[in-house]
Amino acid sequence: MEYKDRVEAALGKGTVRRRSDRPQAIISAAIRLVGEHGFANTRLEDVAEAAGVSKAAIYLYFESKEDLFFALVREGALPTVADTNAAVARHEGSLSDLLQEIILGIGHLMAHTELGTIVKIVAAEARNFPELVTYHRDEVVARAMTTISGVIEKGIATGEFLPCDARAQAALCIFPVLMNGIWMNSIGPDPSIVDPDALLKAHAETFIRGLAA
Amino acid sequence: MEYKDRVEAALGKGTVRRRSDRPQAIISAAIRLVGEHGFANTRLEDVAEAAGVSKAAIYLYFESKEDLFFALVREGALPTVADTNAAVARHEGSLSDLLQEIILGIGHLMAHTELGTIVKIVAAEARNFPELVTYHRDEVVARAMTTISGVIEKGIATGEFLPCDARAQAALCIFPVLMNGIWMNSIGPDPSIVDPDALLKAHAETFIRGLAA
DNA sequence: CGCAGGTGACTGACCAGTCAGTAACATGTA
DNA sequence: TACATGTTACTGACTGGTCAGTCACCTGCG
Repeated sequence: MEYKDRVEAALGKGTVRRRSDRPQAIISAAIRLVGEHGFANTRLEDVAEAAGVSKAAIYLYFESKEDLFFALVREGALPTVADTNAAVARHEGSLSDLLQEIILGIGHLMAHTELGTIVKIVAAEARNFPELVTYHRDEVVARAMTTISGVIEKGIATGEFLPCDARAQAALCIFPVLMNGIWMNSIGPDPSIVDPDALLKAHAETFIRGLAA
Repeated sequence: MEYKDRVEAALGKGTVRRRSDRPQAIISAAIRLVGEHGFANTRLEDVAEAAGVSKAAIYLYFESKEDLFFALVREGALPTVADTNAAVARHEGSLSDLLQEIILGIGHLMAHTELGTIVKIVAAEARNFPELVTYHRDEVVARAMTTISGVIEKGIATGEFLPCDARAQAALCIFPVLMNGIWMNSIGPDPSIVDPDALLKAHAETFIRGLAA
């Protein structure tokens, strides 16, 4: 298939020049393919085809395969952290409700959007890219942990929750959510084993009951 | 370094020919390296060197790189499932104690032995090897889920636990344990974020309290 | 000697990254 | 309006390095 035909197939009839949306199209294709096959096993030629460009075009926007990889990991998780912080800041009502909202909200993103793919990618490739670990530990994990353990500590202070190690509980709050996302992106949906949404609901209930005073 | 020297470095002074323990040495080396770098990024030459043999020797015991891969995944998880079933069968005492024993026992293996590496490998490579998913779903996950949900159902029957969806709770029981193992094998130990053993202890407590009648 | 249990050197396929070339559009010039 | 000249966005063909898998030969033990 010729270039123009490919572009039309990917974007519909029209102009051929569309610089601005290219990087995002490439990143989206890369998230999907790297999520499926891993970094080493993903061919830049396939990313290019999925994004409707040639392999060489990727090098117009990214310095190298690794550069593209860092870009997709960076862009993939930050919005969620920011959104969660915002939701916590504007929340009114009981802290149990807030925790439930966090679990179900992030849980849904993990199970059904690119976010779960990102988490799986980070886990799978961490050892190959140490900078990735540093970045994620500081920019994503530490922030998320601070936000959630803050909610739990506040609940302990108000007497809504039993006294406990808030940091450990924050980890226990998100670990099943993360695992659910990894599961969906690896083993795939299989309700006969675990139904992801039912599991999230059960987790929210059990976890909050375990915490409640 | 010559062959004999390499072998001595890997195994200490002594005999050079030891057919019987070769496959296990190769598998152990492969688990470590594949766990660190992923399947595609692990060179058979490096596996060979770590096992103290030449690359060609691997082909005396395994048909292909993929064959070795399946062998390591198969050998890696089955003993744990069998051990857990045995522990459940011979257990006397409260079901809460049994659940705690399961969480801490499997949790320790996940965080500190090859088992965690295997789980990480399966999650990372699942999409590349569909047979792997089928195998693990049927031979490992389904059995483990049956065992644990059996314990929970028994607890509901005796009145020790509240009525609930036993299968979902079984998943919630092991998900944090699995995630802890993946974490240790990806991000690595970092007590400032999560101390793996403290987390397991907290999980056992909270989870059982959430379940208790 | 015979042969099980190796080895080291080799090969073919694969793929990241490069580069000379081109189609589509913009701008100036008369 | 008509056409030259420049620019942007992109391509197809190529190259060099890497690695799974093969093969002809080696070596110590019974």
